[in-house]
Amino acid sequence: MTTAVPAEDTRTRLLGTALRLFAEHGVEGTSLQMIADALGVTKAAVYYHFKTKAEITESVAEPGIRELDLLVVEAARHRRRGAQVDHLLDGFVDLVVRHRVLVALFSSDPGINRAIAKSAHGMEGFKDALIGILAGPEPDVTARVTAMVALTGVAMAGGSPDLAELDDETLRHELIDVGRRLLGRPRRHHD
Amino acid sequence: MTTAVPAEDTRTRLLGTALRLFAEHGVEGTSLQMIADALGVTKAAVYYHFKTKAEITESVAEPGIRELDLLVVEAARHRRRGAQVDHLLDGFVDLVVRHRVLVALFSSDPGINRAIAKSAHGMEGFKDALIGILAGPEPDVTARVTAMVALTGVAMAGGSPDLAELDDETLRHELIDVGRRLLGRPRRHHD
DNA sequence: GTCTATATCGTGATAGAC
DNA sequence: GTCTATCACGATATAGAC
Repeated sequence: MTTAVPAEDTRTRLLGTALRLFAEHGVEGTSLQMIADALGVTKAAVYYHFKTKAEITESVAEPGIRELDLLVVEAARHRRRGAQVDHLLDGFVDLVVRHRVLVALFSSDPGINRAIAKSAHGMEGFKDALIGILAGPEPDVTARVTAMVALTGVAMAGGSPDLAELDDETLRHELIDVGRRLLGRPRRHHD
Repeated sequence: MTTAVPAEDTRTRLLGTALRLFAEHGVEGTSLQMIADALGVTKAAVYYHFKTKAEITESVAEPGIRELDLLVVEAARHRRRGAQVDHLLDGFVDLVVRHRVLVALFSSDPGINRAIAKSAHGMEGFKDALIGILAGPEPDVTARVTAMVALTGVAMAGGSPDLAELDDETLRHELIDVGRRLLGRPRRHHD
């Protein structure tokens, strides 16, 4: 019953090379032809696995989206709001740092923003949920603006080539620090 | 000597309609054909005024880039660093708020980022100059990260549709406020 | 100096053979 | 699953009318 290598093998390879090419030439700078060539197949073969190019970019980004999704759920489970914010910020920064390349890539891709807006699975905007946790219930304008600045700032700075030289630990530490300052969370003593 | 209507008239009209269409369908969602049709001319006519589509998007964004450029120069003229930061932050927020639509549009356009990176006229990256002023001379990592988060956060939040409901004055006030908090500038008393 | 007509070529996408 | 057409459309280019 060794049903052999899963049929998804090609699909997975495809996503791998796609990511590599995206990182190298940008999303819009990567054609289906390039992906096909890199895989040694034809464009049409690529189309067998993905109906559209957007579907490829979304699939490449999906692991990150999933993590983010899960993070929001987890964070929301805390009873105290402070713990919610802490959990969310820590997790978000960690996610951004680990997926730096992805973040940089897709922050400048029109398609991905659409995907994030409508969220991964179909449930409406978990981006609102993110902001909701950071800004608190019934937030005033200041809280909302602060939450947005914190979230977008951390993401953009984390993905920026200007900070690419920093190792993960340093970047993570700095981003959490600036995030906590912004959101009014107490300073942490770091070793 | 009424040398008549400048030849740039069409060029200007073109940039106007281009901006309108960009705002409506996004940059990549707007073809040269659409622009040509909206103007009542042919694609080739458009191509006469601009050698490439990228040139159009850059020209549309240029006024903003110029302002930003000027702002950096002005800010750098202050002797005290505090005054430099204040000037830059005020000006930057004002610019973002006034050009909200542009900011939203081009923050997700790969082409514009390239344009900003290499700067308008040819002098290399004034983005570095921006960060340089905010982070100060010989900045440590924390200062650099903070400056980046502040700059990108303000820009993204300012251009975000999520805050589009806010009127200019409110948004400006809130962004300056959060910016000052981040950059460690003293609170201002607002009326 | 401003535009039209027209052609080229790459790209995303589809239909159908193997 | 993969390939061979084949499509429409986009950006880009050139030749030439006015």
